[in-house]
Amino acid sequence: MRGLGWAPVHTIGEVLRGTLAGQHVQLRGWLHRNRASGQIAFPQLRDSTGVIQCVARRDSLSPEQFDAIAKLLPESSLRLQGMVRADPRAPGGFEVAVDGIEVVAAVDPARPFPLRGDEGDEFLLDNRHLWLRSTSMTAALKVRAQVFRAIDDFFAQEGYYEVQSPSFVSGACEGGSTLFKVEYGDEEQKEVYLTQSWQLYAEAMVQGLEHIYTVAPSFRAEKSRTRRHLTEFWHCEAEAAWMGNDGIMEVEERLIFHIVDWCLRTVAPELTALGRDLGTLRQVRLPFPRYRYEEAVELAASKGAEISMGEDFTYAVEKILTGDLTVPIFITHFPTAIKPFYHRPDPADPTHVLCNDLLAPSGYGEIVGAGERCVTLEELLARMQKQGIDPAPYEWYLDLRRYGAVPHAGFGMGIDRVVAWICGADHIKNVVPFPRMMRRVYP
RNA sequence: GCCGUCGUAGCUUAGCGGUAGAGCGCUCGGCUGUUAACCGAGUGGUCGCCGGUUCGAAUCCGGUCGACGGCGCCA
Repeated sequence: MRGLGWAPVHTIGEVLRGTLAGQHVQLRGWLHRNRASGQIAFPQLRDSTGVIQCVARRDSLSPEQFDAIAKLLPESSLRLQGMVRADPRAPGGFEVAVDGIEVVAAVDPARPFPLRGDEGDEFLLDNRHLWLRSTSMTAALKVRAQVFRAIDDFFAQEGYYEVQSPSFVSGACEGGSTLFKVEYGDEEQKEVYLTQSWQLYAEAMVQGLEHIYTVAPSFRAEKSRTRRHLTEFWHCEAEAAWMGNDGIMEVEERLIFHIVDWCLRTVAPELTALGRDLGTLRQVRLPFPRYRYEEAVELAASKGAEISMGEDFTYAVEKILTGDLTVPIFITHFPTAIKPFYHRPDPADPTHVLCNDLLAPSGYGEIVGAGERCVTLEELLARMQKQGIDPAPYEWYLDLRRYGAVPHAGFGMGIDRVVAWICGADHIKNVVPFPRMMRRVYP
């Protein structure tokens, strides 16, 4: 550049912070928008930290360089350098007066970048690989990254071991119709399934490590077409020995609080950019309200929901129950009949199980499902028999009860749903880079 | 699986029985401070597919495929 070499590389975020005013910097990124007239051009440059307006004048560049920048199409990559200066006319308050550019890869005018942001859902999903560079997607993915980091930070602090469980599983553990079958190529084991939960494996590992967690994908073949379902979702699951339903609820709410607090401290600008009201999010405080199943049914009914005792909560009821809330709520002690076999019946009232669901506010749905597990072999077999489940494939699971099983509890949290709630997203797919849904596996 | 809505240029869409229109994009030209820049010209569509009704179908009817949204179920 004018024989002086390139200036030191900086990020756009650093420039927008204002401390570089008056300095000569090099920026690298993608052309976000471009406006040009015969003598002056305003290329907006984007990198992972932000977007900044640059000013290119014909008299500050060689004719070749000016023409190159003036004709460059959006999403071309380039590096440029120039003087940083404050200017009230620039969006963001700072701009770069360009004195040198190098086009890295120019977009072909025969195939201009197809996205601007006002396209329809289908088109944006078909072009997901390109839409991911939009400011809204990158903001959501930055929040998502911090949620994952907060989870690891929380469990490290709590002394939990991270453990990995298999994704290929042999048995249908709950609701066989929602399992994905996979060809497995062995004569004796031709078919296996993709995991829906690590839980049964966790119950084995917890007898050795006592406090464990995992962050892994789970798969559900439900034909769900809703704003909160994916066929492949990220599951944060934890299991703890010597812990009951009350104890695990405290872990759940502290985890959720930690995640929210962490996000408020690390990605507040991104949340604001996504339109999230931070004041509402700041209202998340411990402890979360707890309702026994019957109380929750009555509360929902008093708000006008149609539900009768003994029924499970439908989404329509959940929406009424949580629509006017700003914090998550627990529902505990569900009727035994409507919960899976591994939940432990309450010794004080065996018609209910020691379990809890955590519902996110504003209709984001159930974000955590949890409970205390059956401890004795007799209890477990009785529950399986009552639900018509063949114990044969669960022999190893039953074994766990034969060798010193201790009281234990665990939970599964839908990370994508948590991110969707924190971001205030309209749809869970808006916070997942390549969402997998029943009718969408491309790109 | 069920219910709903929708498939017209690269995108967003108008037209809803009589030879297919616009905005954006892209190309060319103009413009020395633009903010979804502007001005002028150009480019671009066998109206998802199959069949039926009709003198005539993007338009009406039947089917089919696809997409999106919602429900049941779940995290």
